[in-house]
Amino acid sequence: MSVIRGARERARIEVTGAIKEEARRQLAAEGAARLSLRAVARELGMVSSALYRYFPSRDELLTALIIDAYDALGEAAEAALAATAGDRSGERWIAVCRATRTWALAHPHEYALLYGSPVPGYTAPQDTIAPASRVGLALVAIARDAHAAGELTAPANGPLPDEVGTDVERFAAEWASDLPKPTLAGLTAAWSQLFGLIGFEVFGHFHRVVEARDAFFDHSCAALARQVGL
Amino acid sequence: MSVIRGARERARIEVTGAIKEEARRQLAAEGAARLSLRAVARELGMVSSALYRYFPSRDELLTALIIDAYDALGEAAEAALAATAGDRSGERWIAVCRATRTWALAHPHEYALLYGSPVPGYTAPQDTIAPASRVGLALVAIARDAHAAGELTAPANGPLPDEVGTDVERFAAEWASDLPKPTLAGLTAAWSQLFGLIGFEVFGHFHRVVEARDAFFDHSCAALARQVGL
DNA sequence: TCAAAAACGAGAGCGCTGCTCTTGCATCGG
DNA sequence: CCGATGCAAGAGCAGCGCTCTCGTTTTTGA
Repeated sequence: MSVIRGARERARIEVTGAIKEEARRQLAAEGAARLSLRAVARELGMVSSALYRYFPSRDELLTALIIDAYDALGEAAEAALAATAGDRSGERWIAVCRATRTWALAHPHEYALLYGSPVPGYTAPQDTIAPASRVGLALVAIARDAHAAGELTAPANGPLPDEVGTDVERFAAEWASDLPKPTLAGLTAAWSQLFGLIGFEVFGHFHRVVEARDAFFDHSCAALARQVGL
Repeated sequence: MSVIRGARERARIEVTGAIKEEARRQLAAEGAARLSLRAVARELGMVSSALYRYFPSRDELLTALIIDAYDALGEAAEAALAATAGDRSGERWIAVCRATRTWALAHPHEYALLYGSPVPGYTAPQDTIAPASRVGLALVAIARDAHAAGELTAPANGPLPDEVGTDVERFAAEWASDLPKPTLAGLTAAWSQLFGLIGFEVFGHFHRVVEARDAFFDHSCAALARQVGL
């Protein structure tokens, strides 16, 4: 499957990579809305119709970029997770949150592609759901390690509604059966709330509201960790 | 200033309204990316160039829609605030959060325009910042009332970093000088986190993760309220 | 009151977009 | 070696935002 059969296939891989690379350049520079197939082709010295041999449509090219971006972000989060193995779980939480935020601030247009408005005619294909889960699973991993070390305190929220318990059980069966249900519910909420914090900063909603962004983010993430029970 | 001088000015107001109305229809149906000046003009039975007499560019038309959307969302939040005057602050918090979420779910494309990826060449003009603050100020109002009633407990977070305190003081001087600084910091975080919860739901990130959306949202909002000290 | 000024709708047109189809050439497999 | 396949190029279609001009209508001010 992954054996390169000949010069043709090798060339195909190379061109596909060059297209993605140039597209990523334009995405980072101008944003998804200004990403143009014709401009990519122009920059690569080919004619626009030739590009359709490699990507059947602009949306498919965008999807490829989305997957790559999810992977890059997931990589950053998992690197922070691995780098803090053994640390206190509160520190690890902050580290993963910080890594996520740092990546988002460094790649705002890619971040917008992942967590901003969905592309109009676009529904997430199967290939994106695994890469999209990596940040969340890194957060879950922290909680699992903390739980194993007995550092996990139960969230002080009210009783968990039954329907939420059902959702959480399905998740637990697939990923983290050892975590208490209220913790998993808190994790899910904290996961989305983390991206609320980051999204507001990247998209400019903190303009003239929060200026000490680093300190505010750390302080708010600490609150999230406490909400989860870390 | 707001006196209608003659038939021409009256017609202008009418046409401007019709354009916004049709544009809002297309925005709600297809999303901002598919909103086309030419299609709006076509639907209104005029030629596309005529539309430029009313809006100097597509971005200006979008900006007008953004302001209207912020106002509609703010109205919904403030209505929930007013409807729960006198209730316990936790109830009021949930009510405002629910109203915000309900509006977002009912107007996903408008919501995406407000809190999704910013439009490429777009920087929020002065006219949008007041309407954009209405939901946040509704949340602040709940905390102020709770504080006045002595129902507010101090957030159990760590000590507030000095830089965050400075931000918060600026905010307090302008809007809510009576609230304790840690509460204001918590409010700001909860404000963004609320839109993290809502955004994940509207943009489909809870697909196959959270199915009991209503219950999960209420439960998570209760946690937010506790984080603020309500 | 009447002419100058301003506002307006229609139309043509520019350069751009995503995408399709056809044509001719290079490469690959039997 | 030859038919099948892969590929780049070009022309072309429909749509887009936006500009400019032109004739008409309304408003304005001396």
